[in-house]
Formats: sequence, structure tokens, C-alpha cells
Amino acid sequence: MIPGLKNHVEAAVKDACRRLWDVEPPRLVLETPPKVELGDLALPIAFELAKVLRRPPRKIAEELAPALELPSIVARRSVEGGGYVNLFLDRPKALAAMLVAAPEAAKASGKVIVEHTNINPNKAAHIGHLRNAVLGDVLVHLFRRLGKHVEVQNYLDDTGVQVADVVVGLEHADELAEPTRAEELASEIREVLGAFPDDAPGTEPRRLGDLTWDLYALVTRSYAADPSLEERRKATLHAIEGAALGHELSGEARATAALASRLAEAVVRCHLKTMERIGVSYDLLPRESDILGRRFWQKAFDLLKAAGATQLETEGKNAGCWVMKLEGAKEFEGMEDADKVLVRSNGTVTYTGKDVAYQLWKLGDLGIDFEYEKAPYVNPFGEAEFIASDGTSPLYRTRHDAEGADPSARGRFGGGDSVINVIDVRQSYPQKVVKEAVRRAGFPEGADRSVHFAYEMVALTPASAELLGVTLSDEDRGRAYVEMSGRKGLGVKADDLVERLVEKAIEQILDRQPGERPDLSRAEAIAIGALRVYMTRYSRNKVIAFDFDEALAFEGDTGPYLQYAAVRTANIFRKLEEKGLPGLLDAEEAASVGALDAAHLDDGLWDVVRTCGRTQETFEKAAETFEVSLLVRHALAVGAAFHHLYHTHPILQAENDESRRARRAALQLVARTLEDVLGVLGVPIPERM
RNA sequence: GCGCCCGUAGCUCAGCCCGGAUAGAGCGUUAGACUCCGGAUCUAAAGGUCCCGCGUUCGAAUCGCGGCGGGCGCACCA
Repeated sequence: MIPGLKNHVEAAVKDACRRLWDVEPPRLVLETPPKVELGDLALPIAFELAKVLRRPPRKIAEELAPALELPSIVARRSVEGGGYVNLFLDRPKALAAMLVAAPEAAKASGKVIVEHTNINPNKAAHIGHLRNAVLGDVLVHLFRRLGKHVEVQNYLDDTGVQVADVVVGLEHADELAEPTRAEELASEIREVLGAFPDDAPGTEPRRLGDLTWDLYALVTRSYAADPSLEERRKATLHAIEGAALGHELSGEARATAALASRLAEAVVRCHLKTMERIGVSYDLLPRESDILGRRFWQKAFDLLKAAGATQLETEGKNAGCWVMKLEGAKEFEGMEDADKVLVRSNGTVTYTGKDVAYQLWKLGDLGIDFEYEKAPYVNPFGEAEFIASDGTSPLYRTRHDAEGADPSARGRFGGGDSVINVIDVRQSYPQKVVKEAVRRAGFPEGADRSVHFAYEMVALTPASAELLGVTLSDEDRGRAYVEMSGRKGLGVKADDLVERLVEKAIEQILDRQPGERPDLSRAEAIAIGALRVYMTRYSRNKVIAFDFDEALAFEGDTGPYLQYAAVRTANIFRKLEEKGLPGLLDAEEAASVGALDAAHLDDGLWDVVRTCGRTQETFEKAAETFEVSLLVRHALAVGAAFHHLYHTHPILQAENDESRRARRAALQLVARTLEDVLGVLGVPIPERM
């Protein structure tokens, strides 16, 4: 709340404990009392001391409180409840200090790599991907706010089975379960791909996502109906991988690989568009094809072999595979079969194997690097279509060869001092395997620098699923939620949700300002605010059972509620100036707030100030625990305190200048705090609502 | 079977890390809000065996153990 105050209090408690009882106090916890009337800081230290001193906590608190030697910013102290020592700040001085204090810029300490989004480039993004991207993006903002250097990566599995499956659908539509439908989809997709990247103006970027979404589901159904079709998948995958590895290929295989590459590249643009719309951006797109082409796995494999971390199985069910034995590690205890295959018996590398190589590269421990080029997406003016997360630099992607690469980008990416992988909790097991492999490859401290940011999935309420036209079994209908499945085509598409949010925002605006022309950018801002808050308000280990009504809510604990609060603060300052009254406080006037009569800062007004005072610690705690929902909670607390104040403490009608100054100061703090926290959450603040 | 997560108001969730103040919000329901800075707001009411049991403790939603119910993992898929 006040810089350095915590240290002062800590020292004072330590000193008093030694003087009074000759004891070392246990760890000091500082709490915030549940109500303003109870003060600004609460010390539950007497409860701890009670155990050592064997006396009632209340008595200890009564002795301790007067003995504390505190800085003058603490106006008074009291003993509350069963033994809390509560501190009350000198309100005018504290408010002045908060207003004047420069935002705390932490010292940068190395590079943090945050990897998120990672959507298979074979179909439209769904709301589960949205949770991933928003959580990742908020983490990025949060670390930057705390002064860290952050690099954002969005990994593209452009050579995986999912891409292969859609390519099978494109090349063998006539063999699918519904050949007519399949041919229709395939020809439409080919048409879109044919126009890519210079498609006609007005082309809906999401059309490709929708079409591939349907084709992918159809291919999956077809495999189930006719398992022999999986031969097609195998051949397709073989062609894609062969091309990435630079093998000699038949003309047919070359065409298949080229189609896959074009498909992935075009679908990635759909994803980038969607994410750009909700304010999510990246610095680098690493591609699996480049991991293959660059022989990252060979290098990682050598490291693993040299460290004795992998061995060739000669018998048993894994005969012919290179495996990593996991039974010794405590995290894998009790597993029936604790061996992880890294290289299949046919010589190909598993996803986990490639992931190990990639992770080593991210940590700077692999010893080799990619080449880089600007991402090839350009708008009709020939400008870069997507910009990096700093808002100005171009977006880059990896390359496996030097031809056409940007030599100035060499060595710019990767090599993180810590690496955070934002991946849902269902992937905890493979993530643990990767981490263990890094450790065994000879980089135990690299493993320690690897963090799996795990969060729970987004599922559908049975009602939402049925709204999407899915017929559910009675069993499913009775469940709390049903899992989404890209394979089955069961899920809410990200773009559809965004569209509905925008439509609803337009409706709401027109309700409020009838006759005015709908302002699309305002509606977009509100839609994004609603979406981002919805995706971040739940604890990360909570399954979100997606419900349209909840996602589309604009009242209560929502983004628009927060935006409205911020807009209101701006409105008040504007109104003040219209009336010729002083608005924003300059540095000099802010400092003068310290000399105001404390009576101008009553409990109602102080409540909001006290809440704003917890912003920095909230950022720190959120970063430490990776719990970004804390930021939403905090913003809502500030918003609620302010909205309440709005009705009880009018500023235009303040009795006198002094009272108005106190209120303006509090309002300014609120405005700044909301801007700060909403900025980290990526919730835009519109000019008007 | 083993591992992880969840169980708090009709619904959706905070609080649990670090035991302590009357268990808090939002939605929904009901009743209200000034010729006044925009009602996407605010005020208030009703609504709770904090899944169950045992234990630790002066004190348990919070810690430990044992259950119950639900979910997710445990591939030569990703």
C-alpha cells in the first residue's frame, strides 16, 4: 500500500517481541481487515505468540500494540477481535503518498518465454483455445507490468496428424463416409486455399476455419466407419514429414506436402486474426516442420544418449523403440508401465520427443538455433498483417534454412531464463515427461526453469451442447458438462462467440442511445472486455462449464461492469472541467492532499482508496501463484467500491473545495488503478459505453 | 488399479496456501433509488448440515487421516 511500510511494521514487531518477551516472532503475516472501520492493516501475530507465551492472544495483543514503534504514517492502532493488532493509516498522508508514488518498476531479471495458444492449424479455434490464449496473454502483460522481459511464442504443429487428417479429406474426399458432402467441403476449401494469401477483399477470414472444422469432423467419422482409410493418413503423414526432413519424394507426395503446408499456413492466419481481434499477439511462431528440418531432434537425441537417458529396447512390447525409463523418478511412481517411447520402432520421433528438443531450445540448452523470417502474412498494402506483442515490431516465424531468412534476427529468440508453457491440465503427464527428459539430458537446472502453467478445460453445459444441435444421450444430459471435441466437431467456435458478443453489445448500445449510429469499435471493446473477464474470472483449476447466458452477461461480475466504472471516472473529470471546476490533480496539488483535514476522508471514501492500495501486492501474488483470477477479483473489488461511492459521494455537489479535492484525489487513484489492472487484463476502456 | 483436480446459498463462483473478526460476491427472486457526475449502476431482504465421519487445536470451510460423489489423466495420439 505504502512503499516500505511492510518492512517497517515487520521490524517494529520483531523489535517489540524481543524487548517485551525476549522471543523471536514467527513469520509475520499482514492481512487486510474485513471492513474499513477495523483499519487498514491487521496483524494476527498475537495468535502465533500465544502458543509460545502460553497466554491468551487478546492479552498479548493489548501489550504488544502500544509497544510497537511505527512510522508517522500510522495514525493509530487498536486491538480487535480475539487478538488482532490493527493499524490505521493517516488517511490524507497515505492518499497523497499513493498518488505521488511512481508506479513501481521492478528491475528486469532475464527473459521469460511464455508459450501459449498452440492450436493445431487444421480447423477453427474454439472457446477452449480462447481460455488458453487469454490466460497466456494476461500472464505476458502481468510479467511485463512487473518489469520482466517477456517473449511470446505460439507453437505451430504444422506436420502433425491433425493437419494430415484434413489433407486426407481434401485428397480423398470420395473415400469418406459422406462423399458428396466431403467433395463439397474439399472443393470450397481448395478454392479458399487457391486464393490465399491474396484473397479478394471482403473475404471472411474465418470461412476456412469453418470449412476445415466440418471436414475434420467428417474425416474422423470416416476413420471410424472404415479403418482402412487410416492407411491414407499414414501415407499423408509420411509425405509431410518427409518433406520437412528434406527427403527425396515422389511428385505425388510432394504435392501432398505442399497442400499440407499451404493449409496450415492459411489456417494459422485465421487463428492469428481471431486472436488479434481479442488483443492477443505473439513474437514468434516456431514451427514443428523447422524443428524437423533443422534436425533439433538429432541434437537432443545425442544429448539424451550421451547422458544415458534413453535406451533401445530389444524385447517386450516396446521392442525396437528408444525409450526413457521413468520408474525411478518419484513423480512417476506407481505407474504400471513407466517407460516413455521417444522414437518409434519405425524410426519416427514421437511428439514428446520433438517437444523435448523444443524445450531444450527454449531453455537455451540445445546448442543449435533456427533461422528466422518475418511471418509471410501481409495486408493488401503489402504491410505486415500481424505485429509482435510490443505493438510495433513485426511478427517472426522460424525457418530451417538460411535462404530468405532475416540474418538480423539470428539469436534473437529462445534461450529463456524461465520458460512457461500454457497448456491445459490434461497434458500434465507429457509435460512432466518433457521436464524429466530435460533433467536427464544433463540440464537439471533447465528442468527447474521449466514451468507448466496448467489450467482446467472449457467444457459445455448440456444445454449449450444442445443449442449447437448436438443430440445427447440421457446420461450426458444429466452431467454437469460435456467435454468439447475438435475431432467430433463438438464445440463453440471462438469467432462465433466473439460475433455474438459484438451483436449483443450493439443491441445494448442502441438501447441506451436510440437513434445514434452504432459505433462498431465501442461494441468490439465491450465484447472483448466481456470475453476476457469471462475467461479469467475463474480459478485456473476450475472447469469452465460454458454457458451462453453467462458468457454473454454484461451485468454483475463482468467486463462491461469494469469498463463502465472506468468510463464513469473519466466522465466525472470531463464534467468537472465543463463546469469550470478543477479536474485532474497535478503533482503539486496531489502532494497537498496530505495536508487535508482527515474528516474529508470518511470511511465510505476511504474504502475505495484502501482497496486501490492493494494493487501492487495483487500483481505480485498473481505472478507468484500464476492465478490471474486474482486480478479480476481485485478489479471487481475496486469497481464495486467505486460504483458505491459514486452514489454516496457526488463530486460536483461537494460542500467545499477541500472536500472536493479529497474526492477528486480518490477518484484519480481509482481511475489510475482501473487503467492499470484492466491494462494487464487486456480489457479495453472505451470512450463511452 | 494408480495419480491429479473439484465438492461452500436455487445457479455460477470467492475464501483454503498461512486455522482466528458476523462464511462473502454475482446471477436469479422480492422490495426500493433524489427533477442531482449516464440505471451496463446502487440500496435492502430472503436464501448456507461449508459433501460425510474421525482426529489435531483454546478455536477447523481452512490442517491430518478415512470415506462418498463427480471430472481428468495414466499410448509406438497430440
